[in-house]
Amino acid sequence: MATIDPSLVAHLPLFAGFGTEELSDILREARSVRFARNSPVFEEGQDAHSFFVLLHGHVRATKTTPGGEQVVVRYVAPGETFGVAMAIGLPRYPATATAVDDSVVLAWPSATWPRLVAKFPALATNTLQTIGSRLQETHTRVVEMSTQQVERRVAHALLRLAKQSGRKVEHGIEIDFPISRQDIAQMTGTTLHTVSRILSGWESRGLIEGGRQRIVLREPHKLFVLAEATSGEDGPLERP
Amino acid sequence: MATIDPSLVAHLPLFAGFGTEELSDILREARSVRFARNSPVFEEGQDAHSFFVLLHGHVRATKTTPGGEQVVVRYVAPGETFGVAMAIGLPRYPATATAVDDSVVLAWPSATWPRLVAKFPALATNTLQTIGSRLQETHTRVVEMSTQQVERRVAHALLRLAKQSGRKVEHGIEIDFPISRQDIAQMTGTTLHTVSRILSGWESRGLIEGGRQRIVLREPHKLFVLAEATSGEDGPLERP
DNA sequence: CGTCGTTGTTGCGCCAACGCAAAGTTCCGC
DNA sequence: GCGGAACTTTGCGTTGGCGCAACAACGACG
Repeated sequence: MATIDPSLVAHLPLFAGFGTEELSDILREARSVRFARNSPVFEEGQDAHSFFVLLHGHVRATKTTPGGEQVVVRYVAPGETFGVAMAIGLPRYPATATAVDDSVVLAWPSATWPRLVAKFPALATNTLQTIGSRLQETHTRVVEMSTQQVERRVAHALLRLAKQSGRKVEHGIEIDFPISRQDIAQMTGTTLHTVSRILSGWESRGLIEGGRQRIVLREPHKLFVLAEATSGEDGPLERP
Repeated sequence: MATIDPSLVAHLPLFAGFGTEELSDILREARSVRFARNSPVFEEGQDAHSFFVLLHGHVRATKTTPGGEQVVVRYVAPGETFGVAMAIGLPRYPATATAVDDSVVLAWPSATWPRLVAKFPALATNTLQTIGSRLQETHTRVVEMSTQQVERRVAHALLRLAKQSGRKVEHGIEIDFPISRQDIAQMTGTTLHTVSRILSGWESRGLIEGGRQRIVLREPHKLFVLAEATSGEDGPLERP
């Protein structure tokens, strides 16, 4: 088991304020593991054996309802932590994590967490900040789902994905991992049919460019306007 | 300014694992403040001068959209912390907190947080657990809003309120603070009209008993069945 | 290079829930 | 105890988006 180079992770929020010495200490407990595209990292309900930092690739977290419907909780980008159930006192993972692309993660056995926190209290405060911002984001999502209609929610979702995991390409910004209409539906609380209709509409207006599991934002600014449009206001343009 | 008796708060999750000695130390920094019904404790966007523990009463946290619509983020019950923006690294309150009933809170200046955490690291881990469960609850809410229709969401909301803040009365369980149809609409992402229709229906079926800002659950079990009912019995969409 | 599974598109009918409107009820201050 | 404000109920017309269904396009794999 090769030791991980501290410089790889020194800049991550989780390790803010740590020196190389301490980092090595922490990294000594971790293993790096590779997951192939579409393979599960862990499953909802499993006991939370490890917690993770994503080094490379992308991971999707989903929850499944008793009825079997899936909802995408979030997409994990490189540098982010996930699977921290143990840290927040859950014995089991509350969601399923799947690599949506070939991915590399650092994994710590959950059992090491208490010891690490005892030795490095900053880990707790750093994690607190991370979980805190996730709570904010989730609240924002609740507010959106409560007050906005589907088209605006989808616009927001795309813009967020682009911001988090966008890659500049010739004609705009491409979301740099495979993502289906179904995925977007599960992020925004709608159906793949409705998403497909909306994206088709945007494509014909030149706002985006689609493809199989692929989306390029050609006019992010126009999308943004669409996302922020206050419906109560009298808009200068009516839909043709 | 009277000192607060440690025994009042020793059992709270925030102070789990603390001794009387340490508690006194922490409580020395707090003031207790009373808020009259319908008065604001703090407003969204204000800077986060304090963090709070609710001792008595009930507090509602809401977010307001640019368009002016309000969404209820949560109801705070006695013993819970709120306004912990500072702890999660936010300079400003992300939501408005309003006393929905005459309430008494303990308030610590936010500036004391870093010092308290440095001295008592358990505060950070306790808060991490609290914020973690709130994140879980919010995710559950997202899943519900994504997959269930309004009636079931309202049923879930009432059951949750009853569990958190229900008071046993002669004919069932009464939600023990004033709550309007509008509030419930803002919790479930619907309109007060729809909530009113649903509650009227339930009332005529004997499931609940309503009144101005007042709800009694007469048949919690039937409500529960309603909330959990799997309507679309067939195989849902699965990811292969 | 043909076949098959997966993903995306689109037309159509329908209904849950919204929005508006108006009236009824309860509470509070003066 | 009168008047008005806040809350609730209910009817009615409209509609956004769902569900079904059929098809088309793409990619993988033998």
